[in-house]
Order: sequence, then C-alpha cells, then structure tokens
Amino acid sequence: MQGTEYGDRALQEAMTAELRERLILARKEGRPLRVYCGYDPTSSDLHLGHTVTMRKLRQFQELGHTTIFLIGDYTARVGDPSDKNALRPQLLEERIRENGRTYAEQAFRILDRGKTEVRYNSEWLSKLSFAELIRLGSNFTIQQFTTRENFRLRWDRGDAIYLHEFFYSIMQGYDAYSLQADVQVGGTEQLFNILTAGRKIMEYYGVRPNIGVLLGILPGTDGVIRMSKSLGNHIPLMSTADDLYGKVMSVPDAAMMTYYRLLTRFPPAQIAAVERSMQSGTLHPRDAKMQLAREIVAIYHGTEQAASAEEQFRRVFQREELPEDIPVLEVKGAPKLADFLAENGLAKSRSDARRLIEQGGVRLDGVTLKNPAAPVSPQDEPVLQVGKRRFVRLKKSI
RNA sequence: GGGCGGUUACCCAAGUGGCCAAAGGGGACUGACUGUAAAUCAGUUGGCAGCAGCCUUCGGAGGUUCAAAUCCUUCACCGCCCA
Repeated sequence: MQGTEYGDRALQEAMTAELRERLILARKEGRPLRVYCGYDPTSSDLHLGHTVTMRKLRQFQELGHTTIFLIGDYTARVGDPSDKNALRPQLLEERIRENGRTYAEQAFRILDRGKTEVRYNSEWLSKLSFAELIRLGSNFTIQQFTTRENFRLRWDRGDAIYLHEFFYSIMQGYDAYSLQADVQVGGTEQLFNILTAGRKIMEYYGVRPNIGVLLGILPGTDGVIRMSKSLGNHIPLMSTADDLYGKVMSVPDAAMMTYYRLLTRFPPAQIAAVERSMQSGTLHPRDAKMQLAREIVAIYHGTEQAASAEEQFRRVFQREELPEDIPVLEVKGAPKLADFLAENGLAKSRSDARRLIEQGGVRLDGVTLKNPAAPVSPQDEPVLQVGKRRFVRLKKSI
C-alpha cells in the first residue's frame, strides 16, 4: 500500500498479512471492513496534512468498505501528545464543537459523503465510568508510556508529563473498540495509540484487534517539520486554486517526493519514474514540482482550475507579468503612501509600511516608490504591488 | 506541606540600577541571486512621528529611587528536589 511506513519491516509484514486475513474473513462473513481514522478538531481548518489519511480512507471506500470519520471532540480536551514534545493546551468545548462541524464539511471534499459514517467520540467516552477506566488502565504500565520517544524526551529533559496525557492513548484505544474497527488509519506517530493501546484494549474486551495502516508524515512548507497549523507551515485545504498551486511550488525540493507519495493519485511506478528522471537530470526539479502542484490542485479544484492556476503562476512568477484578476481598491482623496498601505491592510502598521517602502518593496506600475509621505492620487488605474505577491489596482473614488 | 529555581518581544534566550525598545539565535518580512526550491549576501522585525524626539513593553499589582527588565513587598503561574 503506497505511503505506508512502519519503521519496522517485521511489523509491516505482520500488518499486511493480518489485513489480508481480515479481508478474507470479512468476505466470508459477507460484510465490508470497518475502517476508521480519528481527527481532533483542534483548529478550524483542515490542511494537506490531514488529507493523507483521508485519501487512504477514500481508497477503502472505493473498494466498498465502510469508513468512519471520527471527530475526537472528547479527546480534543486532552490534546494528543503524540506529535508534540510539549504539552498541548486543552480547548474549550464550544470551540471544539464548532471545529468538528467544519472539519466534517471540509472532509467531504475527499470522502464520499454517502459512504462515510461521521461519529463523535464523546458519544461513548463521556459515558465511560471511572471504574471502567481503572480496568482499562490496568492493561498498561507506566514503562510502556515512558519508553515512547516523545515522552522519553520530555522525561529526560525533566519536563512535566501529566497523568491525563497518558489517558489519550487509552481513550483512542477505546474508540477503536467502540467502533468495532477492523482497520485504523493514522500517521506513524500513532503507532503506539493504534497498535499498542488500540489492540490491547480490543483484546481485553474480547474483540478482534484492529489492524494499523500507518502512513508517512507530511512535512510542512518548511520541508522538515510535520505540517501543522499551529506551526504556521501548513497549506490549508480550502485555499484557492492559485494559492494552493503557489504554496506547493514554495515547498522545498527535499520534501517534494514525500508530497508525491502522500498527496497525489499517481501510481507508484509513475512516481518512481519522476524520481529517476530527476536524478538523471532529464527532468528539471521545477517542472517536477509544477506537475505536482498541478495534480494537487486538480484533486481539489478540478483539471481546468489546475490548468488556469498553472497559467497564472507562469504569468506572475515566471514571466513577472501582472496577475489576471487584481482586486480594485478605491482611493479617497490623496492619502500619504504609508498611511494608505496601513489603512488598507497592505501593511501591519504605518511603521511597517514605512519599512516596506524604504526597503524597495512597494511598486506602482513597476516603478519602485521610495517616499512614504508621497500622496497617493492615481490616474489611469495603476497597479500597486506590495512585496512579491500582493497586487491592488488603484481607482480614484469620486 | 517544606526547600530551591524560574516567568523577557512570534519562539528560544542574554541582560541583575542609568550607555535597554532591550545582546545573540531561530522564524518572519523586504531586496539581490534563482526554479515563489536549497544555499548565499544585504537589510528590517513594538507603536506614533515634521526622523528631533515622544509613547507603550520585560508574569500581575504596589513600593524604593532623580532613574528599574534589573532592588523591595505582594499575588498568580510553572519547574526541580525532599515529604
């Protein structure tokens, strides 16, 4: 299965074998597999990082299996420590609920609405009794937790590790049990939660343990660290076609093949071919990346929009021409340039505007403006460019 | 419950009475180069400003002093160790 990563050959083989067995079993029982992946609604926007597991769910859907989009409204209160080496803040309830709603909506850009079961884990977690939790807890040792890399690091550094953080794994395991999941999809950092916690708890309750499908982690726009909104290296799923295209183009080359593997519909052989021709020098990395960007935009906006985003990109960034659609901004009177930029959100403050101007970042019809105090009084609707990518057409208001 | 240490700008982190809008690094932004890649170079990175200055900021509140991020009191939060 493309994009999977177990970090351990034996584990991968075990999971592959088990998945095969389970498929056979399910067919015998005349039922589809129950495949799930959980998402903690910690922010309001999904980004490309989330799509990795969602696309895997989609594949299962296309093969006729039941997929469950689990919104971790209850677990979000704890905050999964798996992908962090620091404590995550607990969120407010309303915030979580609201995020959960928008999550599901955005998820249907990838998942087939008719074939997706949307569930919230508060459904069963809120009813879990303390006695039951203790019983669940008796399946685990502190050592199992403290040897996990992310806890280990904090432990060794002498940083705080709170008891409730340990509950997260147990909660997730209980999710798998409650959903009677055959398969659980997740990133490699979910190894412990899915395989150790999930399987143990399911076995404890006497059901068949879920099979883990672990996928590689998508690095963010910095090319190194896992994509996450809180780190500011994310590419929002709801980006416009142009924006999405541009954001993918700004991803470092080093991360390009990971993007190919985790985000595109290309078959493995094709991806391998891209990699080979890039290594042999027959394919320019830039062109490989353009193909990548075009594919990703096509998935979410369709082929036509992808083509136009590419054309737009060529025009603005390669030929350095003006973009096709430039928002029009009305100019009242003749404000000073710096004031104008600040007031219209083109700069954070007047000081910021002044800095931009002094550094040569502001152009009017291609001519660099140097005087922050110069009045703005446009004739003939000139185009004002601020920095690399902000364009505004000025129009005198009457 | 006791002892010790800590809380500085977006993040890490220096600063222990004036020369501190506050070193250094990261990030971000602008410019050059370029493939909106990487690397590199130059610059900027609290606000206002007639660019002389003025105002707000170093966990919160109060105090000492001509003068505090720096000293004192107090409150809050955090960490470590002991119980």
